[in-house]
Amino acid sequence: MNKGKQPTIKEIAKRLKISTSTVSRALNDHPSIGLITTMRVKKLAEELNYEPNRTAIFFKQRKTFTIGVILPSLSEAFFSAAISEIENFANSRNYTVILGQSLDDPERELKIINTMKVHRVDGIILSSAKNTREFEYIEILRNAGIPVVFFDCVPDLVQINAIVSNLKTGMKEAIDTFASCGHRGIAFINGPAHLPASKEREEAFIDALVNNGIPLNRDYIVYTDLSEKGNTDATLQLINLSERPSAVVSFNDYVTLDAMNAVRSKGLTVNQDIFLISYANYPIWKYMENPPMASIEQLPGKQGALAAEMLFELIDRDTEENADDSGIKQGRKIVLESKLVNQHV
Amino acid sequence: MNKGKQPTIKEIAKRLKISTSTVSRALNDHPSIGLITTMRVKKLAEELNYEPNRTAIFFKQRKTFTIGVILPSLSEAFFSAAISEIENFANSRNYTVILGQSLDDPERELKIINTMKVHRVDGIILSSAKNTREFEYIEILRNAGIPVVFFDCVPDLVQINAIVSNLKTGMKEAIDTFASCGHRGIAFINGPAHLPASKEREEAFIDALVNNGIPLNRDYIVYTDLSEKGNTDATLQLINLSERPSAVVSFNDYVTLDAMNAVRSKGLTVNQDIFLISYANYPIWKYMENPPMASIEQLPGKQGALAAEMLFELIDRDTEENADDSGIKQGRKIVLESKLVNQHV
DNA sequence: CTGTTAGCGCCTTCAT
DNA sequence: ATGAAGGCGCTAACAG
Repeated sequence: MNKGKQPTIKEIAKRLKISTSTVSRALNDHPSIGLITTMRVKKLAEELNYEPNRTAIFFKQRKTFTIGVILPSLSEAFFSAAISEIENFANSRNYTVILGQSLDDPERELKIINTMKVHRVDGIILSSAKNTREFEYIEILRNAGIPVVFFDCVPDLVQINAIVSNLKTGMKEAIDTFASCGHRGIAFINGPAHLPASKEREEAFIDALVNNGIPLNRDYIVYTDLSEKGNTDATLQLINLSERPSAVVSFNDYVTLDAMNAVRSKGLTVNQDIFLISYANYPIWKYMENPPMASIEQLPGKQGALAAEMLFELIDRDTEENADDSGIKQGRKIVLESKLVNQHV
Repeated sequence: MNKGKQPTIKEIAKRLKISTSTVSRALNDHPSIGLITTMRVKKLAEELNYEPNRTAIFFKQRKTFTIGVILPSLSEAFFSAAISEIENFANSRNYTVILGQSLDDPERELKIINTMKVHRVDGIILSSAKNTREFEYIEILRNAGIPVVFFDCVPDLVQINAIVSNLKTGMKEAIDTFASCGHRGIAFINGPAHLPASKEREEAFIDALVNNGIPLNRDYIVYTDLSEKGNTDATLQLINLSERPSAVVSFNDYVTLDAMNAVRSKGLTVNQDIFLISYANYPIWKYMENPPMASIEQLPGKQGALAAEMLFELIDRDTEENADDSGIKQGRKIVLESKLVNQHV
């Protein structure tokens, strides 16, 4: 009937023969408004099916009650787990989440960030694209006054807020496990060398080997750009060595999937000729006949929740417009331990 | 430095000693503004790093240039493919996409719809939660003047816009394939009986059997609520029959995943004791040693693109506020064929 | 071609 | 306890 004609406080004011300010205050439970007036206003609002026009409020308050979440991929199990927790947290604060997927493309990532900036999101949670090397957008967002919290893929910079995973603990557990099963030929398929996450993994790998008294063989560390071909090539590189390793840690479960195909293509058998452990728990394993030995869990849900919590602290601080916007609010990092999870024994 | 103080057209107007309307028009390439003025305005805007305050524009124009997309799950391959195409389409129109996942929970779904309504999205693309039986939200959105396009999981109603998949073509191909391989014991694991998608599949299943001269065995049609347990139980029901079927079509690839585990748990071998075909192509198959025989592709990307196209037509029509908002714009449906895709032979 | 004016819906001083 | 008035940033009649 009344097509699209949403009632406004003006309408309510007119009908009740009072002023719009009174209506506004009544609706917001302002203490200075009489109980009877407040009730009358609320009753009519209910009847008319009144709903405040948020766009007007956003405009007025310079806030959108919206946060942006930018991830390389929405479909990876790791990220969907993080998304769920972020959404839960945001919803509890009556915030809406805008999602964006960079597909690991820096250009796309920048475009998404600009869109979010234009839409005036109140804050951003960001897992950077794997291929991003330039982080000008940090400056852009800082200028726009939009707080950012990184997680998972975090640029190697000091002045940023982030939830970071301690990749070393998990790696140590993985190598210890392999060693205690008698493996001596332990190899590592690492990700792109420029990633902080790769550097940290590699350090941990070497440390753990030393710790177990296993000499480091440089040929046992190979790299992939995380593409299917890269993963396959890296695996074949290991398989084709004269002294083929019997155990392999890889950058993540997706690398392992391709590695398993490569292993099979060479007539070898997983969990017999070669044992595998990788980062990030990928639930599809339970449907595989011959899954990897274990995964190193990185608690994406927890990381997401922590990132959201940190972001809202920053947003709240901004809102309270504390005069001291000096350096205090920059550069906090929370570290989470990674942990080995058995899949198969 | 100038922390947060975004320049406005007012600022530009003042500096250039012209009126704000001129600035506004110049910025929007209004033809009636002199070339020189336009240039001067644009130059200064550039220098000041001016960016229009969208929240003000949204407010003024009663539009948010935002569409909502609500799906049961963001991580299912089917939906992520659809999302990508929807995003592409929306971006080309300078629209932002707000994603929401219902997790097949009607309550969550309703909440998301309300959030989107409050945020005044200009339109919604919706794949309904599997468990939703009440569609009051259609009325709510209609009253709010927000156009909706359904796809994938479409309520069985006349007055809605939707992209629907013709599930029959794929089913026919699947049964034909089984039959031509000599299978006579062909069973079907269907989804919840209340879903239109289940009814259509079942009809097609029966038709296709008849067509191949295979008598229908009622025991060969079982149902699952799509939970892991439901899928497993349904599969075991078939396996435990005195005359175990040799071929099974199932509701979708996720059902098949659980079915495969059930098959193995009984000591049977996929692609030997039992052959499988299911709806929706799930890319992880390529990592399985023993994937199902085939999948029935439903072209999620194409469905998404078509849904977006249809939605924008509705949005544009609303904007042009054609007086004849009679029934014309209600109830259009576009049908897409489903198609068998060989996985393994 | 350009300026003036008004207003979108809401909130918020400042009066009363 | 309530009203009147002004303004957020931008657009769009309506004048010149």
